[in-house]
Amino acid sequence: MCRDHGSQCRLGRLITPHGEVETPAFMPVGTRGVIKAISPHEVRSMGYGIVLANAYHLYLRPGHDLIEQLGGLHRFMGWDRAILTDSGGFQVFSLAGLRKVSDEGVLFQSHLDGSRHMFTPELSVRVQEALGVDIIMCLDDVRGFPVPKAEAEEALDRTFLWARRSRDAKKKVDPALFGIVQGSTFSDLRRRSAESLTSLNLDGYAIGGLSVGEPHDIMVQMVEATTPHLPEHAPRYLMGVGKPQDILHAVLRGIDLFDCVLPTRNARTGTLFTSAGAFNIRNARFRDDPGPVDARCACVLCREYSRAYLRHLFNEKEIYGIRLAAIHNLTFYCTMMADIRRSVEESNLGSFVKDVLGRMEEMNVC
RNA sequence: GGAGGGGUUCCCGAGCGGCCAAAGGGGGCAGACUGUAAAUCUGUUGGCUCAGCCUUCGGAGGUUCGAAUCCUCCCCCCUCCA
Repeated sequence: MCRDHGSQCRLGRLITPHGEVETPAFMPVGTRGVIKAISPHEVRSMGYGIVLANAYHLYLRPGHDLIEQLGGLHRFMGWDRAILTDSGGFQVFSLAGLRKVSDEGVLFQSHLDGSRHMFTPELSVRVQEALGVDIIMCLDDVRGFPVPKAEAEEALDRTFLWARRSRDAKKKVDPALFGIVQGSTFSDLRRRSAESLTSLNLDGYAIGGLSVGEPHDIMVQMVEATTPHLPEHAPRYLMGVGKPQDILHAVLRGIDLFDCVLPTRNARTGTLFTSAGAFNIRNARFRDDPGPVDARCACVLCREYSRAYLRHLFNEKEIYGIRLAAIHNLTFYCTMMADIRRSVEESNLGSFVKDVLGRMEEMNVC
């Protein structure tokens, strides 16, 4: 554990059956067993040691039994490093129109064919064990923003009960099991959730139910309200976060793990993350720009192609543009995490963050 | 040479006397995206001193209170016949 003065940031090492991961770390999102448009080899080359996949989506298609039969998710998707799967809890939020939540579990109506599926904490654990992943997430009850306190409380209590059931349902020894703190935007609920969850003595703790529409400052406040109540020696994972700025602020407050669709999804819609802030490569001002997307970046896009060329690929809807943008954004995130770790080690994360945020705002392209 | 059909805002294409600065696509321009129902979605797209005015539906005239829409002549394009 390495602490920087004036912050709670820390360094760590996540040890999994499929390798070790230095933290703070970012996990690319591969919901359906693929980081969209990118090969596992490319993801590995960038420096990533862990990715995220989704239990609910893989359960629906192609089915966890099939994947198990074919040797597990690692072999199936050709990725030999660590995998963390989300439980399906996020789909309680993202597919809110297609589910009913009860204490028993979540009754989903499939967005693919309309069929009904009762997703219980036990089923979610079973699916994730069948997939053979390294880190299993407990099923949780995720609400949007804003939400009445009573509803937030109900979701929190249910999430706790589900975490206990998940722990009891877990059969395999190897994979780690992470619980999820809920409580929406209420500090007292966050604390209560963290304290009760901790009593279950799980392998790691996640903060969920954030970045669902609340203001950035509130998200940061909720992280602050939670981390002091989590055990020092267990990994802390801020789910679904976030923008580079969000991650920097969260690291300062003691978060070890992140995942987010932004680098890959925004790559597909033309937004590039750079050391000078984010911008959309489709903008006309890049029409004749001969420079690299980010002069500080060492990825193939920044080494070999101009902004004008990438813009051309996007305008023509050429698939290679999406691939290059995704490779770049993921490289940017991975590099940023490595820079963060080095700064913590050198005990100057505070000034590093200030520096990075200043550079991004100064260029005024965020 | 004869008979038909057609020329609409950047492009294609609806409109066929007032509710038309003109549907719908495309393209352009911009925005959103946070544990992925997303290579998606949204807005905007003649000008201005912008609740109003000006210019615009091949060109020039005309009819009408009023024309992209009706009439006359001209120019251009397409199909068929010779």
